[in-house]
Amino acid sequence: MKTPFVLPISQVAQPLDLASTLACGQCFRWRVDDCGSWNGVVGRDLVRLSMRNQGLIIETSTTPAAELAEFIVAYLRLDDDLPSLHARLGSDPHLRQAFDNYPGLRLMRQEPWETLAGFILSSTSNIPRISKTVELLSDTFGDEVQLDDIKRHTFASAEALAEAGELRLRELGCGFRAPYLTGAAEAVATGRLPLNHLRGAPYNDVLRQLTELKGVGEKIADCAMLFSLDRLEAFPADRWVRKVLTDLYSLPANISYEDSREWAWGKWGADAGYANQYLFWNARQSTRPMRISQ
DNA sequence: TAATAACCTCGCAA
DNA sequence: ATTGCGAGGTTAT
Repeated sequence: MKTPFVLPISQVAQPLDLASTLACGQCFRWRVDDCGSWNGVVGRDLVRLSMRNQGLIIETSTTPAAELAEFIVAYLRLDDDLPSLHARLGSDPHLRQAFDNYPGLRLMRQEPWETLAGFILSSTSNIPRISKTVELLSDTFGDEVQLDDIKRHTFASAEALAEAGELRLRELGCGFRAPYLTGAAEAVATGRLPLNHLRGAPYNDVLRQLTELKGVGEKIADCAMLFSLDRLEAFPADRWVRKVLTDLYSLPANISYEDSREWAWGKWGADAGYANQYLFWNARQSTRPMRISQ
């Protein structure tokens, strides 16, 4: 018998909007059901999250929920002081609007390998397709986990993807990203890229190590750093963010990636990553309303 | 150093 | 239904 764990939000932190947080493009494996509960795979656990009566309900497949709660707090970055952040950056009218639209949107602290792999697959793609491929890789190479009537799979390990090889990953729809993914998998599996030891390392060191991988440029490296490696100053400037920079902040359209990063650091410093995600999601949503995936 | 084409497929719109 | 376009980038030229 699985026992849910209730985490009182008032004791942890501030606003939490699961829908904004889990569907704002920083992760690819969370799904919502008819009741507004979200299920995803975290490590070896199938986890279901829902908000009830000012508390976060945590249900798990394997680890007792009460034991996993501390990890979930870290995973959702509930230790980040969102009201302070909103106060620090809220004088900017564009960020103010994004804060008003998505007050409980939080950056996450995801698993580094899954995050890197997911964003390698994001190159010239779109969120529905990335999600589909990530799920297919998990179903193919991961282990089944079950919570009530929900069955999902753990994410494909670096070892499994390295062994699968480029051809197999092409068969599974990875396209030209297949060799990039196997290359990264091999680097992680052999320990040449010590992904799990990069949290807290200096930005430039991590950037250099990640971009040594084929298929990982500055943007993908920034995503991995921001969403999984605790580098909250990372500023992944994709086409949407760059459009925001030119349309709303009057930066030149042909500004270099490095210059946009320097500009963001000058304006927002260590908060650049949060500013990035709010601007990204606000811009993307205003163009195309959110479709909630099954 | 800066611009341009090529890369695999799939999702989505017409 | 079928077709055609473009997608959260990176690399090679």
